[in-house]
Amino acid sequence: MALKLYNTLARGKQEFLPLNPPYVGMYVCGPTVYGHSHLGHARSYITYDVLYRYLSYIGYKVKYVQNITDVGHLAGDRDVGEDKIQKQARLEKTDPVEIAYKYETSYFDDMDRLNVARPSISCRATGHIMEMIEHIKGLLDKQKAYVTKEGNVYFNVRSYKEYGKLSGRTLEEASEGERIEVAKDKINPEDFALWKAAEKEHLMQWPSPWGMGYPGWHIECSVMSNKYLGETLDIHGGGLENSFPHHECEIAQSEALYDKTFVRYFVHHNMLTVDGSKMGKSLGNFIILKDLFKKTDPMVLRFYILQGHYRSPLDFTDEALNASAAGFERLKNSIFSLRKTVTDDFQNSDSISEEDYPDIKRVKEDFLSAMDDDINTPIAISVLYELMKISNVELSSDDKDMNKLALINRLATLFAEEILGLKIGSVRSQSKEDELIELFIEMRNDFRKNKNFAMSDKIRDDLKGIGIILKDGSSGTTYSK
RNA sequence: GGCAACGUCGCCAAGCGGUAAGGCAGAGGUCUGCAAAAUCUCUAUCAGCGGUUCAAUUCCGCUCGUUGCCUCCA
Repeated sequence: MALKLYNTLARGKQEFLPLNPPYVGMYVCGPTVYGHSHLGHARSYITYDVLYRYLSYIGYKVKYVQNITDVGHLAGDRDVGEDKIQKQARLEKTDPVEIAYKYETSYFDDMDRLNVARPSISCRATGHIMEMIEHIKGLLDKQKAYVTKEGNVYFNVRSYKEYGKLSGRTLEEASEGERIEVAKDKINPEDFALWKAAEKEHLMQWPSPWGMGYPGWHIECSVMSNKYLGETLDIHGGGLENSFPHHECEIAQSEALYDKTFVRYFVHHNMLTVDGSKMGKSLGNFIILKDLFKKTDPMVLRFYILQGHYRSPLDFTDEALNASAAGFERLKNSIFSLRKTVTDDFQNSDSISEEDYPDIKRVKEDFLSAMDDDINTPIAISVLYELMKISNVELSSDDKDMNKLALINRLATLFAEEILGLKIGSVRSQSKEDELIELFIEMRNDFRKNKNFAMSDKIRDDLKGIGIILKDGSSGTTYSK
């Protein structure tokens, strides 16, 4: 059994073999920090978080690098539009650097709530201007780029014969789509900017051998991934919409300089739509995570996202989210009941083996082979439900096998929390409130024993009134808040 | 206009050559003082039309529909 990933470069699934096992270098396109994170960010970073967790689980030492784009880029190479960060700074009447820092903090705050592990290295574009300049100089030395009299530096796409190998586009196709006027100083329309000369009023600009300016919009990923992971990355992840031109240009400018394979496995996740159409500020269906979290548990969102495969388009609707919330609630309750029964004595008994329980063994194999198959989380989750079904049956048995339950508990924790990153919570962290509820349950059960159902129902109804649901099982009363 | 992807039960969503996982919702049974929970059982031939094949949801073609990329975007 081995992990297979869909490699965009190969247009198919391939067994994952890192260059220098057990080390894995993984680079994922990070956010441009000019606004609060939205649903699309959640899908993206949850996807790579699970990949990261799974790679770690199967024994790899993963160095996970993610950039923070804090240089506001123009709309492409074409001198139109405005620097996004600068624009936001103008709107908020503050400094671009302050904007970048504010939204970077906001981003990590949202990711923390989604239980997305921090990358090993988070690097900012503005901290690597020197390296970018060096990279560009290298490309100029190799005649892969040229400087124009306006002070712009462009990559000469025709000098790199493999351009298009990721997206499958030819140069002709790439330029046919041009709908916006091409910058006048390019030799060929498909050439892209490595360095742009800055107007005086442009707030973020740096000195360079070609005058004051700022980096082009692809260069940071090539430069920072090289700095922290070397010339060849095992995995590069990002959104499908970035495969062309962003990733295509990254490959070109990296391979042209180093003459080495830039990326072994290019992983792209699909887009998220809202109510059937692309999420966009102008479309009025733009969902900011901070707003969503006011009414939705971040773990429900995480669960919802993982119920779809990362390479399929995912449509976000309230109805579907609610269905996931109900399903996740049931899963959590099952795990709670399990944890309540499995005592501390059994918690850490590693001697119990799934070899003794064929049904559990099969579930474990199914879960791992789902993950091995291009991180198929929807199937992994369905296997988790199977595991909880086995657990529930065992829990309601008169003659519980505590070893089996402990084993199930261990696997449930491994699958749900460690690999899928779904925080379930602990029954052990009892608050005063929980102790009080337990007290009421004891009182009520005394009433029930004495057939005083008027009182026992009153307790149950009153607790329900404040949102606490009691459930009488064969092994005692449980509750959910 | 060019290039892709997708269309599977009421809803969400896997599978992608050998006659359809799972979740939500729904129906019925068991358990229970009742309720809830849990559990058991039940509910689809895969947009349409052709073709390839012993065999197609799974491959090919066409049609219809939806979405995305080609311009910053996760």
